[in-house]
Amino acid sequence: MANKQISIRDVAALAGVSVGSASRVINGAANVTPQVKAKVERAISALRYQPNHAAQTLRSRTSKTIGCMFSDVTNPLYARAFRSLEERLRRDGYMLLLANGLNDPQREIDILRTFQLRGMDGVIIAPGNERHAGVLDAVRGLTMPAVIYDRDMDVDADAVLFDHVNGVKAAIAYLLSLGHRRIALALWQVKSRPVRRRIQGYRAAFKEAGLPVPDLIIQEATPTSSAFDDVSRLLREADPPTAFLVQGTQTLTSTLRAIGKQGLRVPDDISVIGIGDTEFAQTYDPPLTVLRTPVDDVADMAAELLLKRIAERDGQDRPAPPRHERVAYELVLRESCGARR
Amino acid sequence: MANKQISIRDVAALAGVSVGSASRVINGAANVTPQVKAKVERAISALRYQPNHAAQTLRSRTSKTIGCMFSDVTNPLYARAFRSLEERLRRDGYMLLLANGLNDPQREIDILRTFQLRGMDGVIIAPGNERHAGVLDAVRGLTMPAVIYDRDMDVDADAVLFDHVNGVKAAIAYLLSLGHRRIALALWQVKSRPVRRRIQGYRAAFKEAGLPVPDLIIQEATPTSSAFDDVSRLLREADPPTAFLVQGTQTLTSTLRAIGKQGLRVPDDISVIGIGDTEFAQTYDPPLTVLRTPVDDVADMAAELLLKRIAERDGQDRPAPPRHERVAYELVLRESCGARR
DNA sequence: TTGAAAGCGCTAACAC
DNA sequence: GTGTTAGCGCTTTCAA
Repeated sequence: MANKQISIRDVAALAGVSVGSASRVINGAANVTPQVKAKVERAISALRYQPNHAAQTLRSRTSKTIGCMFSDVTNPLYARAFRSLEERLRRDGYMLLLANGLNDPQREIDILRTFQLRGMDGVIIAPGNERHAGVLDAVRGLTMPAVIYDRDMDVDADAVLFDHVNGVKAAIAYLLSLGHRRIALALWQVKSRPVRRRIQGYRAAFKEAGLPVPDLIIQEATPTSSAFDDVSRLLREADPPTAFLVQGTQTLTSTLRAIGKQGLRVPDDISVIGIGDTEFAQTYDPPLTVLRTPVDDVADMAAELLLKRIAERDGQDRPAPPRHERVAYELVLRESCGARR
Repeated sequence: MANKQISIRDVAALAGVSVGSASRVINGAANVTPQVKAKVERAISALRYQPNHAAQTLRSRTSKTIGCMFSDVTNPLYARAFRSLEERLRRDGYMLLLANGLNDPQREIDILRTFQLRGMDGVIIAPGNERHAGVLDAVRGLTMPAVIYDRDMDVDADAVLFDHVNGVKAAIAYLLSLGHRRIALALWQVKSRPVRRRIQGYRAAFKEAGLPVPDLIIQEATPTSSAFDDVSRLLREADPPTAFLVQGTQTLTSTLRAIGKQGLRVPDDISVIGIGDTEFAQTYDPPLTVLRTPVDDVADMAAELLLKRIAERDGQDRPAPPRHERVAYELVLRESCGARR
């Protein structure tokens, strides 16, 4: 609890130089003589001087802060994305403001407004409500560089996108090649890009194989509710699925449990592919074949895009057009798929 | 990309009042006539005025920002804690700066310094290196209210603490009551409070029962490495454990897999209790008995403690002594424990 | 290269 | 209840 904050003036006074010189040393400006530099640095450490961030921000118009909005860090995929982002952005001296949108449009709008209000240097956002007019307006109202994280939004901003369509197509094609036709797709109810695109890929895979698209898409009510019941019901029907492509850890767990409870075995009776690779998928018995979604790579790209934009911001006559980076899934073959019996 | 930022002066001018009045309206001060209030509000929306956060912070000396440092949000327990914190603190208008310490002392020190530098209104922190002199100094150097999240640190700050000792004691007592004596405890290598306290509880449980403490504590090298090998080895020894108390989702998964590979069954051959309740534990077959760690409650308490401190900060002659809140585990009985055969 | 000085936009103290 | 004004601490011209 310091009595009074030590300001740059105190530093300048003790060092016997002007405030301007002190500032130059602090900001590592080029034109400073070694003597002045040494004196100022001595004063800084003697006084334990700490620059006031708010004043720096006010004056320099950069806060060295990036706003991140994901639907929910509790989702391990977003947690990992956040960690990767932090890792990269830290190196350039940025701190991250994190906010969970929780798929609530009003909340997302509030968060975006707050990012704007607080003068973030940039934002990386994955709004759950990408088609919502208010959310779109809020995103368009952003005056700092933004990177859209795996969302289809009609805005003038950079984006990083998973190639869900081709990923899912590859998985379905693989299952088709094993003789499966009754292939179920288990997703969340939330209608954001990943879900829409995966459905698109699912349909396309059958169509391209000249096969009818089965009516086997399961969409849970919420990300947290269990797919257990839906899967159980499906398995008891006349013409049950022989293979499942399943999104998310929780949906996957529920699905596997439902399969087990029906007395069915993986991969002998039912083939299963998970979307997203996890410790769980790797250590399950049998180890699960998955579509790996390279979250870290995508997060890195998002950070790079943003950093580039921030760097370009000054001294550009016209901003460069939006950049969109696409990243492919990877089908990791393990032991949860077999030929149709 | 506004040409020029609209300032409170523009608002005041358009409303035909002074900047002071405009400021009062913006900050919801009491002494403003409805007429003035209306005029200012009209001007604000006409100009789409947005107050400059840096200037507000500089002047008012509050940033409405809370710093959070956890070891890793990738750990679902911390992710949930973060979400609860955000939920509560949002209501009071705070945004959260999140940083992962990753159990690296230097990194933790840097983060704490940054929080200090950036003038957080408060911090909630769980340093991985609670005994590290540098980290301790950094925490002591904090001039804003702080809440320590489940760490034993010799600092003058509020804290929220899980009662690991009694929780683990209860679980071991339960297993002892089922006739088990060879009870293994699987933990992480990291030597932070939760691990230390759990070991303490484990030992105490045996001592209080008048039994020798078995040499059955497994500590993995890192949180991400697998306990699979250690558990497998233990199970092949002459006098193998008949029960496991296991921390964390990943360690738990590995342990269960190792048990399965040895041809042993839960709960018939081996009893298992997890620490921390998860979807996985609930949906596993059989559903797992767990020690529930009420993360949300603890996070809520942390937020309340912090908010209280912040409120007290002004107008207190002497600060109130540190408050420490303790929260008990809860033993949730499911189907993974049986009598020793 | 350095110093002096002008604000960045706002709040809070004070005067009216 | 409202207006005036002095800074908060810093960066950034501009002169020297």
